[in-house]
Amino acid sequence: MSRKEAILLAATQLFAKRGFSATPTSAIAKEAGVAEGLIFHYFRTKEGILSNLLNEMTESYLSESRDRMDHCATGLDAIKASIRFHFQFSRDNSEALAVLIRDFPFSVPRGGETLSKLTKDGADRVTHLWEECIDRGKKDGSIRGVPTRETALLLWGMLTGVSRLQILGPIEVPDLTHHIIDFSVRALSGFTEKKGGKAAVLSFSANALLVFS
Amino acid sequence: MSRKEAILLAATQLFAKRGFSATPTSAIAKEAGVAEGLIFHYFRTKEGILSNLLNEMTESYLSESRDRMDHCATGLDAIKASIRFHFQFSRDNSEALAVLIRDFPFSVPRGGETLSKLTKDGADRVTHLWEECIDRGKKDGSIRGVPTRETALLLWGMLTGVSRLQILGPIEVPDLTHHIIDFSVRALSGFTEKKGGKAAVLSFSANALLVFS
Amino acid sequence: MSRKEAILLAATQLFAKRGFSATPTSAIAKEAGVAEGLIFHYFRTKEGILSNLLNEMTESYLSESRDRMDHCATGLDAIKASIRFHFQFSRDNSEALAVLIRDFPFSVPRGGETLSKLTKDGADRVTHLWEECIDRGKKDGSIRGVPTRETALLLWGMLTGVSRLQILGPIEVPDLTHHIIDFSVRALSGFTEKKGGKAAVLSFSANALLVFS
Amino acid sequence: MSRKEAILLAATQLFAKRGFSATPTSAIAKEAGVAEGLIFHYFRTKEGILSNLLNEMTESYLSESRDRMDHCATGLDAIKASIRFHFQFSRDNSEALAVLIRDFPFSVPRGGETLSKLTKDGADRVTHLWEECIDRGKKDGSIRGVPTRETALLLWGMLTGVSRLQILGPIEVPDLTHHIIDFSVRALSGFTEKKGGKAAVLSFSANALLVFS
DNA sequence: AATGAATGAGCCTTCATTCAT
DNA sequence: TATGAATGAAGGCTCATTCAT
Repeated sequence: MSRKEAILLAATQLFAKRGFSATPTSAIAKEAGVAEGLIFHYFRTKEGILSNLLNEMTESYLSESRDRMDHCATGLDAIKASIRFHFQFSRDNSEALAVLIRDFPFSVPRGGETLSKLTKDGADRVTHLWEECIDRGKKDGSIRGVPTRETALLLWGMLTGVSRLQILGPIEVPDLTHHIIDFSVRALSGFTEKKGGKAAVLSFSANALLVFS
Repeated sequence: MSRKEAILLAATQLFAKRGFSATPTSAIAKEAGVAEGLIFHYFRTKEGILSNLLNEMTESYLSESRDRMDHCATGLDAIKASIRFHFQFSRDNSEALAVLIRDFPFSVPRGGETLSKLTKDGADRVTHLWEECIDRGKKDGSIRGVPTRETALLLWGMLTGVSRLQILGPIEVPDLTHHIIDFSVRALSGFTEKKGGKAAVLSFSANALLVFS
Repeated sequence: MSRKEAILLAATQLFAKRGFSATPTSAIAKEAGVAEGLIFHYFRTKEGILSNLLNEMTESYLSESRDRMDHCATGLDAIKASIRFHFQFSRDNSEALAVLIRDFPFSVPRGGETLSKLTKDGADRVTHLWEECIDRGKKDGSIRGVPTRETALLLWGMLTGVSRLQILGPIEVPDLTHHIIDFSVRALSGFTEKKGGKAAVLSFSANALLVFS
Repeated sequence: MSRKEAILLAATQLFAKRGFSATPTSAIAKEAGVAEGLIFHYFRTKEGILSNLLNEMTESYLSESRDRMDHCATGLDAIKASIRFHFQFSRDNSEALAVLIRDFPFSVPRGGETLSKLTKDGADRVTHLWEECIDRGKKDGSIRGVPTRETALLLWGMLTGVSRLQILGPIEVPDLTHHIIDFSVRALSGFTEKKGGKAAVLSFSANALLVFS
């Protein structure tokens, strides 16, 4: 592992545990086993480390996420796969995601130009991904006629909100992957959904009752 | 307005704008028009201000929220009212909520005993509120058989996640109140739902179609 | 007990325990059960409390000390009585003396005019007292021909040094009263000492020999 | 002179003149001609400087003192040498000793663990040294049958008390070295002392008489 | 590439003292 | 006499960043 990588690794762990602004560069240097000056040789500022981390994470999150979506038959399936992936990523890279969720969008003081642009770009690309899924689902009939952008924002907010609870919150939060999938599928699934699943059946019978009452 | 209130007000605005740790007490004093020392006369530490703010907000959020819930006929209605209230509160007190969302649970370095207890208590009470609604809805038939705690956490995560996006996020987020209500109602509503409402009607027709197709 | 006395009492205890400069006036006020402002009503400054305390203590120490000395038959007896009194005073008023020893002569930052004059006067009067004893002893033959001022300073240094060790030092120091008396008597006693005691006998015979040699 | 040494030197001078707690780190930095931050780079706290100073002084005092003692023929000579050394050290390092005497054992607020351990250790080692001399003198007959520990404490108290008077006191105190040596020798010397000196002669003859009486 | 000494601005907090009531 | 809100200067310490080696 190169010294640069050692620094990034140490920074990830410490940012995740204490947060960006509560982590001194001296702590990063010590944890990485390098001199403090080297940090500023590789990354120009402390924010530079964060930029670098966020960049990597965003790329990896987005590309993997897109990968899963591309292998799905319908838009709704893509949504389901994305949710599943999100929480798997959250488990596999919980430290990295903690950084993302803790300090990604906002907590940076005087958000340097670079960093806030990075933030905005990341947000745009993620919501874009969800919008694609939804539009695709609406076309292929797997998703009902929900407003695209609003729903995308809702989903993204839900996932980050729940992950934030899990990773940083003060209470015990179990794995909610399946519940969130069920919840979302019930909320989104369109008319031609053929997959069945308990949810669809239940809805059906519910309304049948209404008809006859 | 007493000087103490002036300090709290100034702190709210500045914490909301810059975040807790990026706001020097000197800035609070200047904004409030008092000597810096007075801050420590009233609140013993900088964290003391935050504790005080969070306490007030949590109490007001919880009591008002419970108030709305108590005037609802069914559990599902209570959920809807709570969601509606959440976003109204978010609009009315956007600065206060920004503090809550930005720094409430987490970003405080070495969260003093008081503060982390406060955080945990707040979290417990909020989730409890949601659990009550859900259980009530399951009893009165307005909510389907979802797991109580998991769903409560999901809802709370969703609301805070979306609010965080709106208040602190780098992208424009419109008012999602109605979409989130629709979304949640579709995901939660039980069989005997009589209230109608657009969502219910839509569901109805959807299934009617299935029957005849 | 008047409020003024309550303040003095509280100050004595706290100064003794923590030292003058480490004791905030707020602590004194709280301990005394009065408002902080009252301290400055009675004594003009924090140093004023100390002045007052030191004044009282010095007066009481000096007048009592002189009292004992006046009832002694010889100068050496007066020395012995003074030493005995010093350690009795030290036991009876250990807190007061702790203040005296800790902060009396020196530790006052920017020693206000009043305070340093007080200090100097106290020192002059104490050494004067010892000098009187010694001169008296030299006249009545109970004390050998030691240099007056030097011996007075030596004795005073010894007493304060040992008390300092006892009261403030990090190690256990037993009561040294009798050892110090013995030590000093051996060092000081003159030829005509009649009181007996091993030391006196030895000295006496010593001179007999001299006469014959 | 390295910057670290410059800091220590400046601190010694200022602590000696004004005392530890009345000396701001900013003053030390200015006096040493370095940035204030550098102080905390080398010593972690302000107390760290003091620890460092006290450590050095204690070591040098103890080792030199022991050195002198080891070259003495008798226990009493060792005592005399130690006293002589104490006041020579006091003259040569009057500033350093001022720090030691002013703030060594006590005046440090909330004496950090390190510091109070240092204090206790120093005290233990010094008294030990004196005890050794006395025991040695009692064995070789140069010191009479005085209680070891009590006498050691007495001597130590006397030396520090007198030095304190000289260095910090409000009155002029001449060099008392020889008087203290005389004083102590008279108080301590044993019967078989052959070295001559007035005191020794007197004691000697004293015993001769006793034999015959 | 790598080190770590050195900087200096800024922060939270303490505290003696004043003053209106 | 008595209160305690209010002040503001000062202090110890942190930390991102620079720079000579």
